[in-house]
Amino acid sequence: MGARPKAAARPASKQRLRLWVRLLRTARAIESELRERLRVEFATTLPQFDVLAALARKDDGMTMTELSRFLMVSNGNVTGIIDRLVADRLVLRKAPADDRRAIVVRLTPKGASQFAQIAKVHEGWVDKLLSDFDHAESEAVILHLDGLATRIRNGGLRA
Amino acid sequence: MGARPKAAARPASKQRLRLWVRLLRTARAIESELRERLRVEFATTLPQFDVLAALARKDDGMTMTELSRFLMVSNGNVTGIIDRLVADRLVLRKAPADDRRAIVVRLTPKGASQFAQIAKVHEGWVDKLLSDFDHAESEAVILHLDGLATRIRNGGLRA
DNA sequence: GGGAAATGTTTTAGGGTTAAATAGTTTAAA
DNA sequence: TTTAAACTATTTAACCCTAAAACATTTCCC
Repeated sequence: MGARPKAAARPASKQRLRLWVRLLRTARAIESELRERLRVEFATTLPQFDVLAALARKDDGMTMTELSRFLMVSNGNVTGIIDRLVADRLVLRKAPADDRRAIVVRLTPKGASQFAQIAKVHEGWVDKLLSDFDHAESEAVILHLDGLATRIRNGGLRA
Repeated sequence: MGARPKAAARPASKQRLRLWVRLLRTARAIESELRERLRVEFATTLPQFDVLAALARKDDGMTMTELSRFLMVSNGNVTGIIDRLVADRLVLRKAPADDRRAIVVRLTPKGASQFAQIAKVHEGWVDKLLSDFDHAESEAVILHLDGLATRIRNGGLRA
């Protein structure tokens, strides 16, 4: 009989759809802003920057498969990104001694210094873009999101 | 002298970078899960589904520019997506009488029924994927994120 | 009329996926 | 031990999505 329910006016499922739309739109807005700045100020791309960032933490380099897993993109995709970075002399491919199937990718000195330079500016951009969030608010959202990505990645298709 | 600061151990800027990484990884995990399911179960793509969703709310159709603005993708991009949808007979292009520059795109009956079918299942997927969030938690994150995308989109490059 | 703005397509370049092809490594059976 | 099968690593090919820039056409408005 009640014309429309008052509390929980929105069913949880609709509310989650709203949440997903917000999440996606926010992430896309930030991402596209960062892409634009990387392009204009450093003539580079977000995926290429992500690869440099991954490699910067591993002095011994990473194999293609390690990179692909860490960045959560397909192996075929990494090949193309590395091709372009190699052409720009920012990374190099090296065959490891112990496994002739694999290829190890490492930063060149040029790649390392270029990454350091961009990373500093990049952190500043993110800081400004998310300046709405103080420490506590960041923590709150992080807690809410934490684990969700992982849970989805290894369970997505089940249940 | 203090070996490491205790409260606010993480500066706000590092915390925001963490927040951004969480946001991006979560959105990507969900998105890739949805893409995969759309591909496997309906042989379609997320951008094409987004176009159908946009058109489903406008019986009179939308112009290419309206679509491009609403979906926040480039105009050149919309051309290709519509080309494929037209090839599948899900939408059709129609020249409006009053403006010979413009093209109006509308759902075909086939497109409308296919959208309705996918939309229902899609909502269920999102509901499951975000089942960690009850109504209150959804609301909390939505409030935190709300307006951020908009604020970034019209102000990103300033200040 | 004529310049400026708007609409849509094409082009160019990069990013992303899956599936198939190659090549090397490991396992285990014969 | 030899040999086949199974598994792992990478690349390639086909397809789609994405943005930016150049272009043609049309409309707007002075």
